[in-house]
Amino acid sequence: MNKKQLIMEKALELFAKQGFETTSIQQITDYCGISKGAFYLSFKSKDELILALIDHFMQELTTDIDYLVNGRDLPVTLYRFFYTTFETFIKHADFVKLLMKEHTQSLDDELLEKLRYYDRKTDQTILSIIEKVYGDVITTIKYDLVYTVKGLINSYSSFLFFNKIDFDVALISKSLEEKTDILAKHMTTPFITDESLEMFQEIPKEKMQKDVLLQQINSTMEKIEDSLTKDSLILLKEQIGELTYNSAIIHGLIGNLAEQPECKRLSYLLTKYFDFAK
Amino acid sequence: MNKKQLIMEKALELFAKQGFETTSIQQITDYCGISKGAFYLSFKSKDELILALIDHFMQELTTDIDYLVNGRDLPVTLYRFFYTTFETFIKHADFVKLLMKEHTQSLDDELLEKLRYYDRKTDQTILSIIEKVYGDVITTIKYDLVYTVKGLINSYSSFLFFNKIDFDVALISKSLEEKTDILAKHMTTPFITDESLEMFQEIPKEKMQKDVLLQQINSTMEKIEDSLTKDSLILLKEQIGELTYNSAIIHGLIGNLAEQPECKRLSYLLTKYFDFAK
DNA sequence: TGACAAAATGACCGGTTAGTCATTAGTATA
DNA sequence: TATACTAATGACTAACCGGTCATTTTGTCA
Repeated sequence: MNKKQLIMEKALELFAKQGFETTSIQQITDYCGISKGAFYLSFKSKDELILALIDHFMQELTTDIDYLVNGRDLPVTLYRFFYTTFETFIKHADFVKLLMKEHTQSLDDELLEKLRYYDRKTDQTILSIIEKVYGDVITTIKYDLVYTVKGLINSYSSFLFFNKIDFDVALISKSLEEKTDILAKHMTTPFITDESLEMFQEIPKEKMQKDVLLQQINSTMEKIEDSLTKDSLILLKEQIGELTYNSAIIHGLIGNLAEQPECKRLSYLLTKYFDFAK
Repeated sequence: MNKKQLIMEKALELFAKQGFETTSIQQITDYCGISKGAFYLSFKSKDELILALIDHFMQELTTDIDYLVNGRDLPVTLYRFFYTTFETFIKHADFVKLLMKEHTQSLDDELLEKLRYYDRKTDQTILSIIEKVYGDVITTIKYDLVYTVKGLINSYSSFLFFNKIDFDVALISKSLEEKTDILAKHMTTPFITDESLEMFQEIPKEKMQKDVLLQQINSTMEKIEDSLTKDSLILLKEQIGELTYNSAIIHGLIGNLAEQPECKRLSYLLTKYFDFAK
């Protein structure tokens, strides 16, 4: 396994248990079975590891939701939003634990900035879903709905994680969808009005991290039989490493994928990725 | 000013900014303008300071709400609950910031235990309010209401604190009351069922801290004109230091207070305090 | 004023940390 | 096998941590 990946995975485990501050580099390297020096061949500092962890897993966390909202696949529903959210929470339980624990800013301003960035990105995603689901009818209460949804996710997540309950994702999604729906239909007294709008301004998009994308490709590749699709994937994978083809070819290759239902999501991600590259 | 209080106040400021781990004793003592040695005359260790801070401010935070629920003064409403909550949040802004930041974690199990204890206490308080407001009609959905209320408070608090907004406590209370009310009336698909009930079991009551009580007495004393009430207060204050009268006298003195509307809350607290003492 | 005690100080200690770097082990090539 | 190069090591450093305690400052009496 890639050493950088090994360190990130093992470090995340320890961080989730003990937090950033109380976990030493020595502990991490011992846990990885490597030397202290080897750590510094992969990361310039402890801070860089933490930043990398947050970026990597935040992308993992938002990738599915992002596709749900922006990929023109199925109609967006709150149920699907909650379902996907809790599903990815389970998949990346350690990271979610760490986030719930270290709501912090202790280390430095850069980390704080990063967390704020992703927080605002989440706000926007939820807002976008609510607008798509309810249309213009709820303009006066939409910001309140955003913060209610955030509150529900937060509260129920910590409930579930603290009590280590094996839970039914479908049930909780249905339950939270109902709550949001009821509020959307009956709320008349919002608290957050338009003057708070600045918080929901567009924020600069970040480039998708290569490693996240490559991982997505690899996992999709396993499910694929069709040789044309497979070849397209292999070629695209090479192009991620070094872009040599012109964008028409790339576009065509991505088009090949779109024919396979299993690859719809991936074709969306690839389009997004190569849009930045050119 | 009392040195212990000075340290607690200044340390809280630093903790709110930087978190527990990253704030050193040296920093605290520098900020207080005292020597490192002087710190250890007031506290046995850094851990003891943190524990003391949490106990002190958690009592400050829960005192008003506790009176609202258990003192038979006015009927309990969700509006009053939210109002009191946000009011005390403003009053102890630094501590709330610290709590939002240092959600759990690290130092030792004792601290974790303490935070869990207060969290469960909060659960119970909210549950109790919801039961009083809605009666038996909402038995199947009451736990979901508790976690929704917690989620709302959490989400809106961090919204307000992060954006440093000067906000209208009455408006946010009205808004959140409406949300809770709507959900109580329409929710049909709860997620948290009776099997989670163990979490809401009775937890042992803790003794009210003397310093919190004394502070309450002092602040009330300033508002009082009536000499009989004032004398009763002074005598009761002495008795908090050292209990020499028998409980009949104490009971009588507290009775004197109950006649003054400004002292109703205090008489409740004193009753609670001396009930433990005997 | 002087004698005594209480309060306050900060140099110091043992321990741990993030980060460095001279040295060694491993591997590919010829 | 000899050479050249990279990957990996762990002893080491400088800084900082919580906590101690011999010493000094301050306050309070007769």
